[in-house]
Amino acid sequence: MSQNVCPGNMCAECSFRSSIFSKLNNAQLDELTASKTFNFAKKGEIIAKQGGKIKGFIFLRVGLAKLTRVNPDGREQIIGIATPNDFVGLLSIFSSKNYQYNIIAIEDCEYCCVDYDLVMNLISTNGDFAKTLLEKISQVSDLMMGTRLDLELRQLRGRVAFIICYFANEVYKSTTFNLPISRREIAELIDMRVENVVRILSEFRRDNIIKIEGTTIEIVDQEKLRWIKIHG
Amino acid sequence: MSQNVCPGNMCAECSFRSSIFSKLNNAQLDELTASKTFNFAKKGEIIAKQGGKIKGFIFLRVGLAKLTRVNPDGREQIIGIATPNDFVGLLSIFSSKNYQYNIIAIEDCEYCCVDYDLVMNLISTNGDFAKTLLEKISQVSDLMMGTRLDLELRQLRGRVAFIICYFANEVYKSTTFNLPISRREIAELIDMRVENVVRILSEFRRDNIIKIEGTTIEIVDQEKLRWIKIHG
DNA sequence: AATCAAATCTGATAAATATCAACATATATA
DNA sequence: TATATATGTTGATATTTATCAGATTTGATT
Repeated sequence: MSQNVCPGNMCAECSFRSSIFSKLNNAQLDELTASKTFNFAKKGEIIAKQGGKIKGFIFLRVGLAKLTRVNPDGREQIIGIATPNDFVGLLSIFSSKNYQYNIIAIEDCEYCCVDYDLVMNLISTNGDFAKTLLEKISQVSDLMMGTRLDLELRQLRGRVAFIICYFANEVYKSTTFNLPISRREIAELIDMRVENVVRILSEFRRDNIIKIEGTTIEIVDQEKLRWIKIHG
Repeated sequence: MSQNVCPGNMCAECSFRSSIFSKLNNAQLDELTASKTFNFAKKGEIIAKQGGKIKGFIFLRVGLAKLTRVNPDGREQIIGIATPNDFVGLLSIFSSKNYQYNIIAIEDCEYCCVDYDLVMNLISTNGDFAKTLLEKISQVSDLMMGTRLDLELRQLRGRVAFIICYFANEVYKSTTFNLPISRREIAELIDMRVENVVRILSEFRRDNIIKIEGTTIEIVDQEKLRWIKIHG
């Protein structure tokens, strides 16, 4: 599903304007408006495919997407979750002609795709834009690396607590939220087995740390959850 | 230990010229030559400190350095090894005023330090330079992330095999080499306990996969080691 | 409504890893 | 040289995690 018009249609008024495109002049913004496409992806739909040719820069406007890869053994691994206003696929876009990861919608998504050559041209001709882009890339990859490093030395309970806090604090900014991914996907995201994800979630519920109602999760004991996240 | 002269003294003739600084013109190269400092760090010496103010861009010319961080629990973690011609500290330099990691020499090192403002200025004024830098950053962080992801889903034997292969193939390009880091550091690098590192190395020796003589390691059975690296 | 497939869940057990203790060996320091 | 201190090593044991098996629930499709 894809179409060429975005609400407002002007990149100058887009929320990305203030972050990544703040250093473009009016002419450059017009170029951007003319070249970009505005797209939809339903939950489960693939936005970009690992190994596929990079066509452009993908900016997520609405919804959530997961970044995944199939590792050499054929096991699927989720690298991270992209949230609105994220510049998705940042990590590999300058080092390869092909996507290193899959980008898959886990909620209905709206995203923009900006032509690759146009951005490259902007980098060459607008140094301040290049600088902003460098900062943003650095931020995103730094954050991702930090998250992976944090996760690596936690054990299972700590990892599950971490991911619950992540969705509550970073994504939904609420102690009650709809878990957008399955138990299997949680397992793939924090490197554990489905059975153990289930087990530990049940454990948290039994200990009155969280409530689970269908896909809804409510954090009841924030203190205890944070403690487990750090020490568990 | 630090001094201002580098062998040849001209950045135009430096090995980094061909990678990162290939797009600078002569005037810009002269600026670079004038502003950079050339430094030594003995084994064990700290080149940059986590939390410390970023003064410049660090380029490793000779030797090996480890990138480490102290995680919130106070446990030391090694993120990666920097090899000659690496642009060290890439990940955080554009997203923070402070180093996110320690950079510590694990062999005697020679490195250049290029003034932060100078590089920032070059980015603004030379789009092609900015593009090259983006590519390099993307490459390095992509590689690092890939390595961490690979490591995460291996178990201990596979991780130890991985790190031996890494030093043999990527760093020393020889099946015999002096292990530059201690057992403890290996443990910190691949997220395991010292005892298990020792145990598995002994196991590999007992199974005639490697020979260990002091700090020297020789890979005897490359086939078997690679198998363990992938399937172990 | 009936049926199938996938996801969720629980318990029992096996395998992997961490911890603890003890000692040997090297390396630095007084 | 003697002494302390970190590193390396091995075995026994406890803890954590994965695996296997089976049951229940959920959701989609006919």
